[in-house]
Amino acid sequence: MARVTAGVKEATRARLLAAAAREFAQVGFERASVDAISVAAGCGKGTIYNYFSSKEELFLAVVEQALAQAARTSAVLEGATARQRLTATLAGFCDWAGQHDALARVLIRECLMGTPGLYPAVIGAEWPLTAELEAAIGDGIRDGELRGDLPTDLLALAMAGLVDLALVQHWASGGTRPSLAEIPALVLALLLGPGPT
Amino acid sequence: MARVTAGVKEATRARLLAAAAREFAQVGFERASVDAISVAAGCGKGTIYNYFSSKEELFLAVVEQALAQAARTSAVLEGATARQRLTATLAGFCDWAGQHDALARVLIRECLMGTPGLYPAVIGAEWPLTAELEAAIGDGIRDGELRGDLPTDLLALAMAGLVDLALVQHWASGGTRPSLAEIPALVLALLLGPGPT
Amino acid sequence: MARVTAGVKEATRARLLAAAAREFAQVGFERASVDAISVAAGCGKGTIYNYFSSKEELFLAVVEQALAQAARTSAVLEGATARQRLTATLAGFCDWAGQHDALARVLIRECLMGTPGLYPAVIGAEWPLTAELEAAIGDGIRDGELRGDLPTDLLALAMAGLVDLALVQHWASGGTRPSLAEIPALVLALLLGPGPT
Amino acid sequence: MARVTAGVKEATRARLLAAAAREFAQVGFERASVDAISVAAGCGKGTIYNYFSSKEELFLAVVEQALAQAARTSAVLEGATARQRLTATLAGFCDWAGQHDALARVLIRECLMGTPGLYPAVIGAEWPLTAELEAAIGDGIRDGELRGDLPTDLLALAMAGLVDLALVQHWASGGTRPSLAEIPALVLALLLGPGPT
DNA sequence: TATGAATGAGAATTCATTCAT
DNA sequence: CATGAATGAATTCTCATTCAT
Repeated sequence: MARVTAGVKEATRARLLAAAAREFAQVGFERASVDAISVAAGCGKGTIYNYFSSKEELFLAVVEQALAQAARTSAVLEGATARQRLTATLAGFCDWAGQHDALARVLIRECLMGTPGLYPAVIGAEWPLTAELEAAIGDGIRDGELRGDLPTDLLALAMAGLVDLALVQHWASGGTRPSLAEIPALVLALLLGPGPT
Repeated sequence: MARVTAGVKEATRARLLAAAAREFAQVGFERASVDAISVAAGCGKGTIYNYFSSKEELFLAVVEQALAQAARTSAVLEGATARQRLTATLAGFCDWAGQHDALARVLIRECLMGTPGLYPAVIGAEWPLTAELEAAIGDGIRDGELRGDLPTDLLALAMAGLVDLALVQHWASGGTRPSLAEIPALVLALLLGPGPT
Repeated sequence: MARVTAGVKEATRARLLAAAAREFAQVGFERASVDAISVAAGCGKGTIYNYFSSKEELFLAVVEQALAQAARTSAVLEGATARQRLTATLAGFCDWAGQHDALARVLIRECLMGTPGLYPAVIGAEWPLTAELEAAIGDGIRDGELRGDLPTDLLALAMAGLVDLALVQHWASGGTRPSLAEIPALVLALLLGPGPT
Repeated sequence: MARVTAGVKEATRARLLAAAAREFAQVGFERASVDAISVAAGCGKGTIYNYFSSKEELFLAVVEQALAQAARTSAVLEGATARQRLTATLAGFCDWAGQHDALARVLIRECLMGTPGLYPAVIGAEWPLTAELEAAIGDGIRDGELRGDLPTDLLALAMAGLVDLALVQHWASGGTRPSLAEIPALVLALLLGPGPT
């Protein structure tokens, strides 16, 4: 067993994170069972504790990975309007949420909404989505394209929050109301008024 | 202790609901201990089961009471603009949230955000805030006072959702950013544009 | 409430015994609920403790009553053969068992078979059936009608025991195999050989 | 304590079964405490649930083991009369009952007599004693050695039942009336008439 | 390093009994 | 006398964590 190839360890860690994300997403942090995660990951229960010192730390690692993944999704659009860039950013996030259903649910349900004990430990992590939105909004305001009556960060926060709420609705409705594709336009319409047809 | 003088049972029930609201608010539904609630309510563990047949039913009763309380706070304004009525409704809700911190947190954290197992049972309960908002918005749109580019129910939902998010921020920031008093104007500015000064 | 007519108390006691017999018979002593018995008897839970100092004493009272009832059923047959008298006695007992299903089950399942804690307290009570059987058997042996190779009391005990086993089978089979009416002949055939056709 | 050396698990299981048999025998299924069993077995409470998924399943396992043990005790007699074979079978069972007092009591008290909830689950298990008796009786009838006026299975059932009743008497009388050694002859005399001297 | 059996604190819930009214 | 709300010990079962192998 000893001298495990570095890659093997990384693979095991990845399997554990994926299995944990699924479990946490499905039943929440409290109800998630370490045992079930180890089975889903195809390893022994004790192995988990070779990689993560507790269930909570495992959860935090899942969150961290999710945040990193989510941040990597946005494409940069040169020469686009601020609204187009916002649409793209939100669409990217929604896409990611659709493709990584489990991770996204974990993120939104347990972190943003705040499991009491976990909230402080998690909220400190930067929320990359917000930063990106803020940048685009700032540009849009400077160019006079977007409403300038509100602080940039506030608008960005509201935008991110509404996307999260829309995703919760999306999941709660079984994926239909609203659909993932509708969300960006919906949120922007709410906060920035009817967009250019 | 039979043949209890009418109101004694009601008082015990109230003590239980209050203690349960505190406990649920502090640690969430899952982590809340029936035992701790009974201690906080100053009664035996079994007494809880004379009033509620399970932990879940106790939680649902807390939610129901909270919803009823929250709905009772709004004042009716005759001859006011839709925006004024919305402001009053949101302010009433924020007031209530401020005065019943614990209950409000329970409501928002566990219901809106959705503890997986509880969500379906809870979301069915009418959310009186939304209904009230919807009425005012409908009137405002009909009168041409408010933007008519979005469905009434969607706007109401977004409004309620943003208030909840703002409250989460309020609590997370220790009560300062934003303050309770700022929330109604903030939310309305976000969704309806800058208000009349 | 005070100065309750003697008859009323007796009626309450009877209702309690009947309800208790049903409950004990259906679910056994351990699983029987004092609460359910009081409901079935149409009185408050506390009332039971005005009549019986504990669940166990209530059970013992049920048993005592059952024994008394069972003993009262036999008809005396003058000028009959021993076998006819035995048949009549067993049939009387089976009849009683059929008519007082609940009591009979309690008696046989919990007493004869012996709930450990209760057995000693109960077995002391005379089992009237055995005495009656013994008398008839004694006469039959003396007259040379019945087999004389075994002690009277042993034969009586075996007879009573086989009836009990047959009743257990009867109940376990849903009342069909064997039917109540078949039991006396069955038991006598087993112990005394084929009877006169 | 992973990767336990083969037999260690079996040993633990055996200790649990033995402790459970003792506890069940002493106080019956209902009153038996899982906690007490774990203490008696010298292991933690949770360990039981690594081996048996519930108290009921543990009980069923005890019963199964007891049945297996009881069945293993009979010696096969070549060239013996049916009555000799029956005597041997019954003696073997009584021997086993004497040597495994606790198990035997459990079996007879809780299974044959029927704890309401458990009866259906248990009675389905084959009762090896009956099968063996039936075979010997069938041979005896065919050879004209035994009475042919009754169905084989009925006779076997009565035989097993009388042995059980005799054992109950044996235990209730403190082991003296009847003694274990007397039981086989007693039961056979009752059902088959006086044996060959 | 991987394992999974062992652990035991802690969970929700039940229920016979008491006693103030 | 009758009542039924209150009680809290006891129950079965769960599960994150440990550690011998």
